Amino acid sequence: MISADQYIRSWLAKEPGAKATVQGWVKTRRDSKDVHFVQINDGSCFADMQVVFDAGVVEADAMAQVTTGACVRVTGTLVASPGKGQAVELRGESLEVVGTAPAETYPMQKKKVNLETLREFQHFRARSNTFGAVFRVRNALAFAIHKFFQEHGFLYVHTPILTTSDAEGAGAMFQVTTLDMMNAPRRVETPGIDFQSDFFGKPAFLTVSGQLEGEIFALAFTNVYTFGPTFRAENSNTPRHLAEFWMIEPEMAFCELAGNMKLAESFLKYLIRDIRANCAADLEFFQKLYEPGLLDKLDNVAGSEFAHVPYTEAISILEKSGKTWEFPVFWGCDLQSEHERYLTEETFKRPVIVTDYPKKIKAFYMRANEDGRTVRAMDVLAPGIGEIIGGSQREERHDVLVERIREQGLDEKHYWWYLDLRRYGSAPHSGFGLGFERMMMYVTGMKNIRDVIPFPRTPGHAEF
RNA sequence: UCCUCAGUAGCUCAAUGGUAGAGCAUUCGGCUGUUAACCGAAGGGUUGUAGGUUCGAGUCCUACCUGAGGAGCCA
Repeated sequence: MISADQYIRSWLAKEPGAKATVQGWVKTRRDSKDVHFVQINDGSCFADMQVVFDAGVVEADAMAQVTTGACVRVTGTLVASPGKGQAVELRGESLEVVGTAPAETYPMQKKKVNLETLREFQHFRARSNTFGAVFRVRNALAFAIHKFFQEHGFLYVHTPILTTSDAEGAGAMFQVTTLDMMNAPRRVETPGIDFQSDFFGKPAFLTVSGQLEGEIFALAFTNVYTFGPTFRAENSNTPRHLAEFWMIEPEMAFCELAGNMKLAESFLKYLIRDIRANCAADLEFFQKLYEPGLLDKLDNVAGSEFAHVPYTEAISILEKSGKTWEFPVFWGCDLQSEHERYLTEETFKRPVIVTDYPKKIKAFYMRANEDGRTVRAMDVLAPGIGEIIGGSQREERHDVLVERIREQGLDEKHYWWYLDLRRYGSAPHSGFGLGFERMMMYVTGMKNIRDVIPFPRTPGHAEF
């Protein structure tokens, strides 16, 4: 194992004169009569190490194996670079080809390759400029999320991935079973499979949200958050949906909607400021190749107050806009993509928090307002991506919650422990969910969610 | 799931219904420090699959496969 001070990132920050050994993968090689230039990347930073070999230092057979994708180890001396593009370079004294990458069959070329094509080579795409930058930012963003919550006194709780609660109501679920599907036991009285002999004695699924379990912990530890994988079996084929994705869900006791909104805003700003400070080279690359104006967009979000608008007011803004909508606007309608985009991109030109939605279009657990027709929900809409955060104040009153469960045609028996939380030591509490990959798309400018997760799972795709 | 568009060399892309091409990569040769180097030459194709129209189909038609975009669902 190499130590942190042996990364290319570290060598590039050193003064000329040091002896250095660099290990990594070859991006490209350029030859002239008397000298070879080999660019090596080890993933530690966007920049490559340029290694210069005088002709004859390395045997021709070995140099011939230094092709795009090959793994090499080089020892030499750091020198000031006479060329443009790098302050220091490595004057190569010896080279070892650790692993060859025969160029006749290696699928990557040193020039541009489509993101769609790279998706077919997920085992190699991490070596490209784009995905190197993506996954360094992903790492920094995940770390920043933990830093934010830990600095604010939140407890990190691991909510379960396997669940036997089929009543979470957030979309289609993947079922998990150990039964032999070709020979599953049947029920006696009614048609269907007898899950009593399944692993958990009942049907089990992959979680679609950690929120309900998060509430259990919030009503014991006050401020908590989850950050883990989430699964949706929806047949969604869009650049914004995955079957397996990561979600962040804070939950706070003694917190009403206003506090929830305040946290969401300071959270997003913290994340942006953090990666602006820690991923400068990668973000500049994204601005150059994927989203002109990316850095200004991020600075604008980090520096401006989010707009707040109640749903009812948002509807009247949309009605007065003079635009013709594909989906009609009326009080009670769900906001469509076109409506969300108009609000955040044209009306406010910055992130907008829409609050107090009609109770009919929101989940049963959201706290009812005094007007009898809206609930304390909030959606954070961001320019260019739409809804990035969805959250609410939770209904903490037992009787009201029971009524809401019945109203929506749900069976209160399934929610016995959730109702118990309101029966014993209930407290006002709030929380929200942030799709980690949605946030990644927003800060990198990548336009397809499949390109901001290491191994995307979508309908029909679970390779690697 | 619905709608639209696309599929040509390992990769990136050309080609009025009339002989399938270029750049990169590969092989060979050249070049005094390059920056996805440059210069010269060579090899590389069942044009996604199966049918159909036509004297003739990469090009037009049908079905299917694959991918992407838009919509819905949502994070």
